[in-house]
Amino acid sequence: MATPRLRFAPSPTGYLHVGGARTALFNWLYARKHGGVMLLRIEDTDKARSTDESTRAIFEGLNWLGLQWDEDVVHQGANLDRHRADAERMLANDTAYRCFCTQEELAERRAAAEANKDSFKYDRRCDRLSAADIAARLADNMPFTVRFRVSEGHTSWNDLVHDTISFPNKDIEDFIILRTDGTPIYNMAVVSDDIAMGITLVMRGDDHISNTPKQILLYRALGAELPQFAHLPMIHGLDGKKLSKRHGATAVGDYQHLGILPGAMLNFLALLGWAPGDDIELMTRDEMIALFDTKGLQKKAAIFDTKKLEWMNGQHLNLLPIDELMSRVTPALVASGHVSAEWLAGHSEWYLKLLELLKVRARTVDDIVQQAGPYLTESVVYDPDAVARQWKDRAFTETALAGVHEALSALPGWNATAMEEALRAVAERLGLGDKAGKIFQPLRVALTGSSASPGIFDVLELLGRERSLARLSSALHFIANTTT
RNA sequence: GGCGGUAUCGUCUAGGGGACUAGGACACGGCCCUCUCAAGGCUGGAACACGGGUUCGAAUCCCGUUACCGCUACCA
Repeated sequence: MATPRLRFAPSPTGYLHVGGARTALFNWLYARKHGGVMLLRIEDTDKARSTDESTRAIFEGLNWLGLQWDEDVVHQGANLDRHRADAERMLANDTAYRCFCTQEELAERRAAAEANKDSFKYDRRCDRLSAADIAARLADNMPFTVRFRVSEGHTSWNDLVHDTISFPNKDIEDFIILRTDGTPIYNMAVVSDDIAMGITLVMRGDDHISNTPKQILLYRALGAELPQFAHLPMIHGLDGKKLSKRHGATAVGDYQHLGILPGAMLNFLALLGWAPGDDIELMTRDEMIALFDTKGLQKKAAIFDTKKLEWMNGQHLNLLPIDELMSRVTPALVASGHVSAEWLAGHSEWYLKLLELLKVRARTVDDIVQQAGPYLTESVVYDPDAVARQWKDRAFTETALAGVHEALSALPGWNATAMEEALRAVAERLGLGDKAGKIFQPLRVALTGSSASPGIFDVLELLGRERSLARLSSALHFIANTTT
């Protein structure tokens, strides 16, 4: 079998959408799995809506996801001459004809048909024009479009996800392939490009199912070999409608900025419309390639539920090799303004420990950044809820924290075992028995400002002797000077 | 309206005639672990759209109905 050639062909009219990203992913997985190539084609023939900014966003999104395309990017707009030449070849081999009907006439007839509750279909009147008539109109410089002449019969293909799909040709009108200005219509441009690029498998959203019979007809008229087709289901929002802006974050860039890992995004997207079987859910990129099979492709549209994405991101956060995680977290940490990359590099052992402790209770990179705050700043900000709950009994809190301060200052070293022994002794002394948690919680607030954190001794170690004791003093001071 | 596509827990899905008392995951509830929060383990509730066939036997095959989605442009 020849090398499979696939393409991802977005139009640059917005950001890279999660649906587009998933289409790109499946194309990429198939290509990587079967030793093929995935090309990128920017469909920028709609000048009014296409922007360079969108093109850049598509590149960025794909790069972030690690979906590298092969060969040079194809810009559809650069191939206009070939599109036109292909259409003219069809005119020459009599599979297409000139249509002199104006847009206004067409609109009128369409409106009339609709008023009669009839479905409108071009009546082929220009296909019945005599040669002399055509010559005369051409001599008059009358503008014309080029229409494809749809033959009798039916058009069907064996779709990789839907099996056989068939359309009666009588339901397909003689569609326009070239506008009055000589530019190609979508289906014309796509087929011309797919042939030129040697595409062997067209894998795209199932909103293109109805375009497929038209495209197949064009391949035949051009004498080209048909590619295989695979139509992927759509992605919908929670309300079951096609995913769009009003559903919230739909651009892959949005998720990047929310602290989602590209590996998690890919994994989540892959599971929307594909299942490897055996109840496998968590996969790395390489595992997805190894497991990918069009047999597992789903026919049904999937609903984009970010809850599972977040869970999955938490899983990937823990699966990711720590140095890779570090390279994702460091820029975010620096952006938070609490530290410099240099400082972190100079304290790599400490930084590593911090990450190990935080990653297990974070779901996103942003969670890590937020939780890292207390360890990177000089002073701590008390969470009002935590203060209200954990420092409720002020007298007790004061004696407890003072006792902790005393016990910890007396310690010769600063290690977890010794500290735990000392603090449990304090609890014992205060008559708390084995309920040392009663002093750990107030202590946690004093050290981190929050009632949730890694294990208290890990926090103490991370903060170090000096900062820990200073925070205890500050807490004592805060309590003494606050009236409730 | 016409044409096409789709239909399993709230969501993502396994399932391709008997292994189904329909499995897993997210979310939700409970329990365990525990200094908090997570993570983890155990556990509970929760689905074959409906109606006809075919068959000894149907979530699985066929037909119809319904619902949803897409296309129906000199947009892509």
